[in-house]
Amino acid sequence: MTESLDPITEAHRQWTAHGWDDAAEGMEVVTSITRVQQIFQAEVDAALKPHGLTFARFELLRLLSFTKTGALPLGKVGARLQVHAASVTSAVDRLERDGLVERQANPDDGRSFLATITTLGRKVVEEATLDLNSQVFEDVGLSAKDIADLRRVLGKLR
Amino acid sequence: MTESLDPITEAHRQWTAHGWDDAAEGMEVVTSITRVQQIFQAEVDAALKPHGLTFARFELLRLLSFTKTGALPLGKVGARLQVHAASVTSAVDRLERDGLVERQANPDDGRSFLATITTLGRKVVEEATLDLNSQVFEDVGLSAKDIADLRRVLGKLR
DNA sequence: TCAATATAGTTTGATGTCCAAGTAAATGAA
DNA sequence: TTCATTTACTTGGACATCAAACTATATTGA
Repeated sequence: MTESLDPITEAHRQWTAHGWDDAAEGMEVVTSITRVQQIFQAEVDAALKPHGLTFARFELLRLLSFTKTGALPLGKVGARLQVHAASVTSAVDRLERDGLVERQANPDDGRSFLATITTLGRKVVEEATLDLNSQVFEDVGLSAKDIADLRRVLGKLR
Repeated sequence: MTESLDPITEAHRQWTAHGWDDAAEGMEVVTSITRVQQIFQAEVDAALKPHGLTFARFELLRLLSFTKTGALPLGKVGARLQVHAASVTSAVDRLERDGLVERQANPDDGRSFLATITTLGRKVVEEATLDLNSQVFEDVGLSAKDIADLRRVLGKLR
């Protein structure tokens, strides 16, 4: 018995047992968030898979679909989604391959490209959003108070 | 002016504007956790980089160093760290290449290998832990109450 | 005992992330 | 105007994750 009930509780115990008391709570915070993120990631990916999307590509499509013209310079996309330019290049490559997005020259800047969502892209992202909402977002298993607390605390971290 | 103050707040606004009210909070929870995880991941990676480790490899070494014998079957490692067998294979390959871990036949099961931490591996993980503690874990920027709330809420999610 | 099934790891392929280096175009100072 | 610098994006390399197929070894049931 007592065989590591919960890996994270166990890690906390180890940290204090080694005298790293000042870091034990921070370690637990970081590890817990990492685990929860992994769980959500898996759920989200499962909901998006039938639509041929990953969360990275979904976020990009979702972002474009919310803009007035359905287009944004790749640099803006990276800034909004907080990912590196190389990741945007990669995501747009695949979305373009699947016909969900097109690259267009940016009339305002010769170095830049606009990622433009296609009609098919709009259709796919709408359908994917419905599934994502019903399968993941509509019930994350938290009370209103939990969500309020989480919003407050996570807000301090970003 | 009104130009997306915070991407997550903005996303929440978009969700309700599209009538997905029931999913807006869940979406915000998932997105917030993803962002915070990205931030921590970057800090953790930065602290570990001078030691030639990634978080995945650090966790594996840390796990082995906490065991009695410094060894665990690869399958156990995957179960503890909640990662796929292929990820364990990959991590152990690199750790072995760097001399931090060794694969040994499992005397109890001919199909299995034990990952055993080396003397160098122990040295590296101890040093890395000190840096990780001082640079990331010792100050995550949350009050005791914040941490308590976070622990409570995240506990419900995993 | 033997065939069917399950388990432990590895391999391969697709995706994604970051970093560093490279290319092309825009900007800015002299 | 001109040349150095900055910016926007792409490329290639290293790493990590998941899924599916494959090998070898255990286990089980008839």
